[in-house]
Amino acid sequence: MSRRSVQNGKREQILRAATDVFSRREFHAVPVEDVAIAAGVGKGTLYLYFPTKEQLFYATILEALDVLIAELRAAVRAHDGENALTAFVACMLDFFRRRRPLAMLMHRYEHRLREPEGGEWRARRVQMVEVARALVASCVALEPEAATLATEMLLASVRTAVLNQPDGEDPEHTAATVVRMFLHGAAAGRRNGKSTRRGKGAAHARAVGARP
Amino acid sequence: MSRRSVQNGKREQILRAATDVFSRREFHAVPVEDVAIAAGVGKGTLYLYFPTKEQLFYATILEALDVLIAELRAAVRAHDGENALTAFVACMLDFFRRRRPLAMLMHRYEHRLREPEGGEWRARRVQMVEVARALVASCVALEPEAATLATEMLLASVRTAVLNQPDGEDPEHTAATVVRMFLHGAAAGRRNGKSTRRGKGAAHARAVGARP
DNA sequence: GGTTGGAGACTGACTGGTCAGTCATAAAGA
DNA sequence: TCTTTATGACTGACCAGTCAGTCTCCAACC
Repeated sequence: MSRRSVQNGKREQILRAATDVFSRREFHAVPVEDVAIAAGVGKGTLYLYFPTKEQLFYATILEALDVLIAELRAAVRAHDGENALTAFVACMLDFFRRRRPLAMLMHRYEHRLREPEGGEWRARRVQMVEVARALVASCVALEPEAATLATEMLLASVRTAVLNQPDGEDPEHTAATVVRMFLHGAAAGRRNGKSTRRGKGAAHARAVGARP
Repeated sequence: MSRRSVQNGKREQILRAATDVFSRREFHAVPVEDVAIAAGVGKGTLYLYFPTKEQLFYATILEALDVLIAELRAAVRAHDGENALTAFVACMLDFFRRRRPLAMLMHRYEHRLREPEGGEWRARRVQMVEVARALVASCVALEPEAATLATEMLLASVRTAVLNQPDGEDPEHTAATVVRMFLHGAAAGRRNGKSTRRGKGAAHARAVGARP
């Protein structure tokens, strides 16, 4: 099964197609054949690479998350303090901006994080949260539990930003806004002190806040 | 169809069962008959009250949201400024604490807010956001776009809190923490200035932050 | 009081259709 | 030739929605 097919990249081809199709329609509403067609292979071929529809589905998420976590760790390594936190958020925004279907996929199936089948996914989320928690702790002096709480709040904001960022937005810039707001409160979301620079302010609102 | 059945409250009985069943399993993985069994009626009966499975599903969400919006407006009316904002958040927390399955349901199908079929749901969310936005604007002087962004950030935090609040937690207390953190930043999440009161701090972390 | 007839609420077996996963066969490569 | 990879027709299971028939209630009549 492995040698030739791996060379052909058929597995990746199938994963990409699956991400795309599952991100648009509910798992149970997607016939396996539709994924096969999107991947440009026969239905039977799909079962050569993944034992079940379910495992194909989770492979799309888990393999992508492994890449994300590696990128996050690399991004964070080069900074410290508030800069590292901003780099973390910017990395997330950038990663998902380059992978819209993946972002939609993870949004659509987010509830599986709370279900038994989502164990592997949950484990990866824990790794990611741990990276974030360490950064938060290095920025704000908080007791452990309070730091966990604060981290979840930050990640909730990042999630909102990821789901709403338009193509043209600069991740660094949005990240800076999110982090500033997180650390210093809503009022501090303004550019500096009193008034927001016109263009940028509007761009932020589009980037992070408004539903499309 | 109406007289006897309305008296028997069979419609509400079906809605409650549907909320319960759909909150636990994926829409397409739930046979209509399972909802009927949970409601203690025959499958055919279900189709006397709701024309399709899909419409039954949306009825559970829409009718509940109408109640929530009414409660929110009432809760807010009695306060102003930061107190009103806290009352809003506390009302949300309380509403969903009394309706766990509904909270899980809305979490599971949240992605439908972005899809065409979710139009009615989206419209109700807009109403709710508008209430929140007005409160945020009354607490922090922000330009309209920035206020929208800030409101979405607050609602993201509330969402996290709703999904993680344990049974015993006091909504007012959690709400105060969320609002304080939102307005004044992560560092202000601490009880007052420097150190958190032990017990309460831990309770908050459990309430709002940690995944179960 | 007791009986009867009919309206409408209720039911679940049935139908037409769909789908996950299999496997016999074909094609490609060594 | 022989092995590996690919395919899609096929099978058994499942399900949304229907509809012919049952049951319950009540009003009208004896």
